[in-house]
Formats: sequence, C-alpha cells, structure tokens
Amino acid sequence: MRIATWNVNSIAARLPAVTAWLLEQQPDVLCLQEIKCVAERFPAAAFAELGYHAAVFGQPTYNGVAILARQPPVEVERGFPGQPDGPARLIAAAVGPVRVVDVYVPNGAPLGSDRYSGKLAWLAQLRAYLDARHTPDELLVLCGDFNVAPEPRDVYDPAALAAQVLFTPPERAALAPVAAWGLVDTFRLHESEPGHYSWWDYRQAAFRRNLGLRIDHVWATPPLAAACTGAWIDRAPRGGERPSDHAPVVADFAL
DNA sequence: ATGGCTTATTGTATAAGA
Repeated sequence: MRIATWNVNSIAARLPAVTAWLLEQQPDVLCLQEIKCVAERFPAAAFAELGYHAAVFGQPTYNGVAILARQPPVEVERGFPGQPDGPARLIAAAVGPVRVVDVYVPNGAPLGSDRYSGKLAWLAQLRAYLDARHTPDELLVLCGDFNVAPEPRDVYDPAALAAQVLFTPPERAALAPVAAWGLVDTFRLHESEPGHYSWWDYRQAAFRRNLGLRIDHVWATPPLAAACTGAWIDRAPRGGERPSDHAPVVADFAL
C-alpha cells in the first residue's frame, strides 16, 4: 500500500500536475493540502476517471484538505471534533485497514504573532485529538504539511533558520508531543542524511540551489511503521512546469 | 530592513503562504 502526501497550493492550478503524478506513481492514498477551494469546486470527476475516490474538506480561498484513495474513504471526519466551522486543516478517514489523518498545520508567520501562538496551540490540539480518538497500536498514518522541520538535518541552514518560522525551538517543542504519542517518521526509517527537503521557496531560485526544508511528513504508528518498505520525497514535480512549492512525500507499506 | 514568487479574490491591490 502506497501512501503519499502533497501540498498542492491550489488544486485548480495543479490539476494537470496531480493527475500526471497519480498516473506515474500509482499511490493507493494521496493526502492533499491547500486545495484552496470549497468542496463543490473540487475536481472529483477528474480523479474518479483515474480510479480515485475523494473525501474533501474545503473552504473558500485558503486552506482545504482532501484524501484521494483507490478504496472509498469511510468514517470521514472533517476538522477537530466539535469544530465543523473551523479552518479546513484536518480530514481523517479509514481507507482499507488504515486510519488516515491528513493535516495542514498553520504556517504561523509572522513570528511572535497570534498566528504563531495559534500554530503552537493547534499542534497541542492535534495531540489531544490523537489521545481522545486513537491508540498507537492501531494502523494509523498521520500525514500532511506539518509546517515544522523536526531536526537540524531537515533544513539547509540550521543556525540561521532557528530564528525563523518552521524551525524555531517552540515549534519543534510543540511537534514533539505529537511524535511522542506514538508515531514514527517513515522517511527517517530509510534515509538518515541531511539535504532531503519537501519545500523550497518560490523565490531566489531556492529549488535550483536546494535551499529547502523538510516540513511535509508521513508518520506511522509502530505496527504500521513495521510494515514500511520504503519512503522518499519525489523532487521531480517541483522542477516541472508551474509547480507547487512543495514536493510529494511517499511511503510504501507491505499491507 | 525589505522583497524576492505564487495563488485567489464580486480583484485591478491585498492577504497569505513558508
């Protein structure tokens, strides 16, 4: 079972890139973030033609998450429990044997703002959601745009970036309890070297210079991680025509 | 110090992203 995540920065703008990638990589599940449209305008028919069902949580203009899957997603949850009108940043569903939780963590800029403290609070809420709804002995995958690089090897300049949103100590400290709940970073099961990133700024030729950060993740509970046979970041779409600023992140499981 | 790009919007500059 191949599970992937991709912040597409508008599904309307990225539909050709996403359909091409689905045909090429044939994931069983693709979690999308920043679809930037309401559910009614999500191009579900185009994905149905390729054999994918869609569960969508959208809103106008900003945010928006969706799960594409070859098997129909069931038991779909949109947003944190009891907050159906909040920002469209979390969607969860059962796909076959796996509970899939797809998140778009707030960016949090600028540093020190209400948005920054709100990001830290959102991560605390994510941990509380896992505590309330699930246990780490389930087959569960948490994937999405975490907007946090966990470790120094995940950013191109750890010293300089420690003072910038995405890699500040409080953000990393807020993400740690989510991992400590019982989740394994599948990418790091297979790759320990620095220099592997999932996001590069559109500006300053950041992709060509590989000035990136690894902020998109596929995290699995221990029983699911035990079945992980490979994980990687596909840089190719980032270098393509009219790209998202994020690359797809993929993990394969022997399920 | 700022902006550098990209996207969506009852748009033609602004907000947000990261």
